[in-house]
Amino acid sequence: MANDKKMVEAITSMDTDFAQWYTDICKKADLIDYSSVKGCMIIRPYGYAIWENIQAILDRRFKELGHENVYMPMFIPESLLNKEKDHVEGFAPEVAWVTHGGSERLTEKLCVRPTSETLFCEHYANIIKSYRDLPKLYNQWCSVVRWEKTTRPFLRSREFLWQEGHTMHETAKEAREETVQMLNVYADFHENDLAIPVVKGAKTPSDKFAGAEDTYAIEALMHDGKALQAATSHYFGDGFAKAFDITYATKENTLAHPYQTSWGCTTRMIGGIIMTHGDDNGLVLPPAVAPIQVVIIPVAAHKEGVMEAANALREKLSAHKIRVKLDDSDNSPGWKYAEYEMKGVPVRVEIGPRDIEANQCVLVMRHNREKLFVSLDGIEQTVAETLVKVRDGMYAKALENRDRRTYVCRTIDEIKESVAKGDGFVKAMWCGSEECEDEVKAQTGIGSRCIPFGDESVSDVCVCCQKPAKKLVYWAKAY
RNA sequence: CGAGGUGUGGCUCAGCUUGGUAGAGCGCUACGUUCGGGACGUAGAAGUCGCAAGUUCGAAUCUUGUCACCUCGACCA
Repeated sequence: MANDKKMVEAITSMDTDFAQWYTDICKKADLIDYSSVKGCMIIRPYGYAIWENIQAILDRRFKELGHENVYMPMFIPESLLNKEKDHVEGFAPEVAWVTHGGSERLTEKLCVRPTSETLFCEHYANIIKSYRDLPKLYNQWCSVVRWEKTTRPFLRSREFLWQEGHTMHETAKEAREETVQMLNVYADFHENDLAIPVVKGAKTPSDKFAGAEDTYAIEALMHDGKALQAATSHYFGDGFAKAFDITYATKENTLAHPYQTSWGCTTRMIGGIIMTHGDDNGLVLPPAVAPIQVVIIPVAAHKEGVMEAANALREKLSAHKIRVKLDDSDNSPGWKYAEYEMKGVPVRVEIGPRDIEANQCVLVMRHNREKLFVSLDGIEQTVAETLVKVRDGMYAKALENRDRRTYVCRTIDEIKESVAKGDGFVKAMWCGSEECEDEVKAQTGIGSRCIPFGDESVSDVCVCCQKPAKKLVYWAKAY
C-alpha cells in the first residue's frame, strides 16, 4: 500500500525547485549547518555518522587490498607545489595561502593542501630506494581546501573531507591495474552499498586531472537528470616521479622511475545519496550507511506491555548487529513517522497494543512506504531481509530513473531534442577531437562525462563532425 | 567572477512605501489531557531588527558604506 501523499509540508517539493529541495533536506534532516565562513559547512552528528559509515566500509576494503593509512601535513610550500607544471596550473587558481605565522611574514608562503600528490611525492622520493620498496600503497583520510567561488553543501564546499590513495609501482602495467582496481572498488561500493548505479569510464583528455596521463571516474545520474562525478582514479605514469626525482635501484641495479596512481572520493557522495534517493518526504538512506537502520516507534506507549515489547524488540535487533533506535520520546507517533522519514531511516517498526495481542508488528519501508504486518517470531531475520529488500528497491528505482533519462543521439540536432525533453545522459559517438567536444558543449549546453569501458557503439561517425568515430561518450549537465 | 535575492526571538516570516520605541505562527520550558500519520489546553522564557556611519527630538523603517549567506550562470570533487 504505497502512499504518495506528501506528509512533510516543510520541504520544498522536488518538482517545484530541486535546488531548494536539496538545501531543505540538508538542513532539515540535520545533516549540516552553515558556518561563518562561506563555503565551509558544519557536518552535524547525523550527517557525520553517514560519513563515518562510508569511511568504515571503504577503509576496510582498502586495507584488504594491502593499502596502509598515513597522514601528511596540511601545508605545502609554494616551491613544492610548483614542481609539476600541469599540476600547479590546474590547482593554483583555487588554493588558499598561508602568508603569516602570528605577525611574522613567512619567507615562503604555504598553500593549504588542495590535494596531496606533491607531499606524497616528496616523501616517496625519500623512502623509495630499491625495487624491494615497491609497491607503496598509501592512503590518507583528511580534509582538503579549494577556494571555490560558488558553493553548495556536500557538492561543492571550500573545505571537504575525503580520502586520497597514492600508490607507487614498478611497472606501468601494475599501476594501470591498480587504477582500474580502485575504480572498481568505488563502483562496487556505490552500486552495492549506496544503491547508486554508476557508469565507469575514462575522462576525455581535456577533463583529466591536472598532471594525470589518464583519469577514470564513475558517473551517477541524479534524480533531476544531472550527472555527478562520484569518485575518480588517476594513472600518472612516471611524470610526477620524474618531476620529483623519485628513483629506485632495480633488480638489475639500474636506476628507474616508479609508476604512480592516485584515487579519491569525498563527502560529495553524501550529496549523491541525497539527490539519487531522496523524495518529497525527505532523505532516503541506503541501509549500509544509515546511522539508524531501523527505528522502533511504540504506539500508545503508556499502555501496559508496549514499552516492554518495544525494548525487547530493540534488544533482539541490536543483538543481530542492526543499528536500531527506539524512540521513547513523548512526541506523537505521527510526528515520529514524519521525523524519521525526513531523516531517511530505511525501515520503521511500529508496535502497539493491537500488534502485541496478535504477536506481530508493522514494518514500513522508507523508499516506497510499503507496510508489512509481520510476526514477532524470527523478527530479526525478517528485518534483516527487509533491509536487503530496501537496498534492492532503492537500486531498482535509481536505475529506472537513469534508464528513463538516457538518450541515444546520432546528431547534434538529436542531442538538442533530447535536451529539450529534459536533463539526463546522452550517449553519442565522438571522434576524439577537442574541437568537437567543445562544439557539442557550446551548441547543446551538455558536456562530456566519460568514455565508458567496453566497446559499445551507437553509430560509426562522430555526433558532431560526422567523421569516423569509435568512442562512445556519455554527455550530460553535471554538478 | 558576472546576474539576481535575502538579513527582524531558535526557525519561517509580517512590520519598512508614509520614522513614534517590535509582532505572528512554529519551536522551546512547566503542568495537565492525549497517543495507529506532524494532538490540545493553560502558563511562561526568549529579539543590541547583520554591522558601521549619517539625517532626525526620535530610525527595524530614510541615506551612504560594509559584511555575510542563498540561488542561477562561467570554472571546479
